[in-house]
Amino acid sequence: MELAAAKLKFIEAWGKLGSEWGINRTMAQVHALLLVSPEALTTEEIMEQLSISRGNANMTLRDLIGWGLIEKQHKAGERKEYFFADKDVWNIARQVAKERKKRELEPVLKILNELSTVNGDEKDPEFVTFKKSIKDINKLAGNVDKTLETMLKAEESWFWGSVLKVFK
Amino acid sequence: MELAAAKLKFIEAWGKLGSEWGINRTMAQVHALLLVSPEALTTEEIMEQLSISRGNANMTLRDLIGWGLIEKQHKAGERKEYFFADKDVWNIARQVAKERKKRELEPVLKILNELSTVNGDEKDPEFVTFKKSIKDINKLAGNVDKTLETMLKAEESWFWGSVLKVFK
DNA sequence: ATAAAGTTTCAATAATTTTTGAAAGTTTAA
DNA sequence: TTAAACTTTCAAAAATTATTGAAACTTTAT
Repeated sequence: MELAAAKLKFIEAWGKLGSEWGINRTMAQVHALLLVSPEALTTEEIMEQLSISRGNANMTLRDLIGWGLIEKQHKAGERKEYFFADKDVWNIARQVAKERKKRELEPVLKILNELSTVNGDEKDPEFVTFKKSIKDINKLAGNVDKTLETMLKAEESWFWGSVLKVFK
Repeated sequence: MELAAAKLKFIEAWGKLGSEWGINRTMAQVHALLLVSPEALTTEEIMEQLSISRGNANMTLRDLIGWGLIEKQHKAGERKEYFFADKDVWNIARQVAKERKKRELEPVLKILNELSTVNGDEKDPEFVTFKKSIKDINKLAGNVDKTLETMLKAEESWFWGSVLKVFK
C-alpha cells in the first residue's frame, strides 16, 4: 500500500472509531491527520486535506486543544498559526482517559452516590432491586475510577507491564 | 429521595452516559429500567414508563437482546412476551466489552495491521512518522485487546483484586 | 376458517448533531 | 490609521440519527 492511500485509510478508520465512541468524526480525523504529520500544519492545510470548512476546522482545532491533544505553534516571522499533535500514544490515551473521567465518569459517580441514599421499604421488591443495582454499579464504577486514577499517574511500561503480568 | 424520583434520575443518567459513549439513549434507558425492575416487563409497560412508541420499543428491545443484555421470558398461559435484564453488573460489563471489542476494536486492529505493511522511503519524514504512529497505536490497541480478553474470562473479584492490588 | 392478541417492519417525520460560510473581530506591519 | 492577513463566531443549512405509527405479519384459541 502507498503512503498517501494508507494515510487516507488511517484518517477514515480513526474517524469511524471516534464516532462510535462519542467523539465527533471530524475531530478524530483532524487528530489523525496531525498524528501522522511530521510537521505542524496550518488551518488552511487541514481544511484542504480533509475538505472541511474554515469554521469547522477552527472549532475542531479549539476542541482538540481543549482535550489537550494538540497544541498551537508559532513560527518565527510568520503570522500563521501552526498546529501539531503530541505523538506519544500513551500520553494521548491518558489525556483522553483524564478528560472522559472528568466529563462523564465523575458526574455519574456523583449521581450514583446520591441515589444510594434513597430510602424506602425493605420489604418492597422494587426498592430492594433498585438499591442492589445501584450499589453494584457504584462499586464497579468506583473500581474503574481507581484504575483510571492509577493509569493517569503511571508510565506506560510500568502500567502494561503490571497489568499484563497479572494476566499471563 | 423517593424511589420513584430516584428511578427516573437513574434512567436519565444512564441514558446520558450511554449517548456520550455511542449507545443510543433510548437503548440505555430501557436497559436501566429493566435493571431496576424486580419483575420482567412487557413491551406495553416499557412503552408507557418511558413514553416511547411501540416501534421504538420493539427495535430497542431487539437490539438489547442482540447485545446480550436482556432476555425474553414467556409466562405460562400468557401470550405476551416479557423482558428482563441480567442484574449481574460484572456480566453486563463483560458483555458490553465483548460486543464492542468485536464490533469496533477488532475491525480497527485489522486495519492497523494492514497499515503496518505500508512501504516507502525511510528518508521521508512523512513515511517515518506515519509508520511510527501506526506502530505505537497498534501496540497500545494490542494491549487493550489482551486485557479485555482476560477480563472476558475472569471472575469479577479476581479481576479487580488483581488490578487493584498492582496499583496500591 | 376466523378473529383476537400480539409482534414486526419501515417509510415518513422529528430531533439532534455537524458543518458551512460570511460577517465580525483581531493582530501586525508599514 | 489603514489595510492586509489571519482568526473567531454563530445563525442557517445540511447531514445524520432516532422515533413514530399504521399496516403487515404471526400466533393462538375457538
